[in-house]
Amino acid sequence: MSDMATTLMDAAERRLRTGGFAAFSYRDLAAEVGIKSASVHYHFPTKENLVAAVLRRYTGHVAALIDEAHESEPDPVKVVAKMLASPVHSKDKLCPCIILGASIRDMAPEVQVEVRNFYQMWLDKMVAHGLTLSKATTVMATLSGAQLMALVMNDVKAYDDAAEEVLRENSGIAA
Amino acid sequence: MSDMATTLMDAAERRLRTGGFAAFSYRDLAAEVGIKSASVHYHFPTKENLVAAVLRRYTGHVAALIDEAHESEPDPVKVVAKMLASPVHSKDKLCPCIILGASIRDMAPEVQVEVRNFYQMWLDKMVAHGLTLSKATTVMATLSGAQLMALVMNDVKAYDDAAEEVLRENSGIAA
DNA sequence: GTCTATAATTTGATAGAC
DNA sequence: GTCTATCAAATTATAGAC
Repeated sequence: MSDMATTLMDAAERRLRTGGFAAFSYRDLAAEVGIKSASVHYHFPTKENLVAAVLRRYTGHVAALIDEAHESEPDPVKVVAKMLASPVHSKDKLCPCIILGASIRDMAPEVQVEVRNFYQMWLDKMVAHGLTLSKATTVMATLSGAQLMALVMNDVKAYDDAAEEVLRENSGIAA
Repeated sequence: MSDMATTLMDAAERRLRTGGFAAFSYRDLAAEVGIKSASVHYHFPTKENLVAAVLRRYTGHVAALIDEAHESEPDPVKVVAKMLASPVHSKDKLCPCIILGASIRDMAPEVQVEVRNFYQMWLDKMVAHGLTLSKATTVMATLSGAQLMALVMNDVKAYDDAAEEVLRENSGIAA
């Protein structure tokens, strides 16, 4: 992976997490990193290709953070609540898989797969740490929705309230 | 409101609830209802204008359904869980305010207002029926996220699990 | 790897006839 | 109200020089 490819993915990820797939163009990215749009195609042939690569990297990154968090915190519910909090509290950094997930039926198959993989990865992690699939699904749903509400209502408290409730109801239930 | 305006809003709503704002054009709509795209502009000058009108109507419609449901069911948690279930179980009919909410920062201010109004309307209803604002927010977040997860994972069970949990934890808590 | 140049298409929107 | 015709702009993407 070249430096420029990484730089482009960084720029694309930031824009994806702000406004979604339709919120940026190759020209936007090119201008931001100081090259021309034709050159972006050299690194990523299509926009779907670029976005899929960004999501794949993102999922891997989050997976690593989860593993790292579990070194000092065994409870999967606490880990997920804390990890999903950081994008909420740092403005303009929503989870890209929530933004793209909402309009997943308008995405290319290549992108759909990556969005689903993100959620599946997280569910797998929670199940591996003792939650039932049903409980893991509910926890993910609650915190994803809380992130969405916090964004729409422009109020971080919406997330914190939901996270607090999830923690109160589900902490320490892992087998 | 003319018949054609209503027909256009129906078509736009269906497409909005499937793929979001970027998933349809004036030409798409025109073709579907049997007129030309220039004629759509007669009814709705801009696309933002059309989408805002659709959301306004949708919010009013949902508000009426909530009031109707409360005639036989006093518990606001049960009402919201049941109402949000129907779009999930009938494919291709997600709540438009969830889809647009995810990329709200890429929407025109005219549209942003309507998305926020939808959530605010629902929060107000729940508070009016005895929930604290904090609890109402958490319930909405959970069920919105569950709708999102069910869509992404293509599994209605994701919603049902979360709804069941919300009902178990929060039924009958209204003052 | 990056450039210039451009193709091919789509889009939202307007003007003006009927 | 709907049409034809068209505009202006943006977009993804490609070809080929350097």
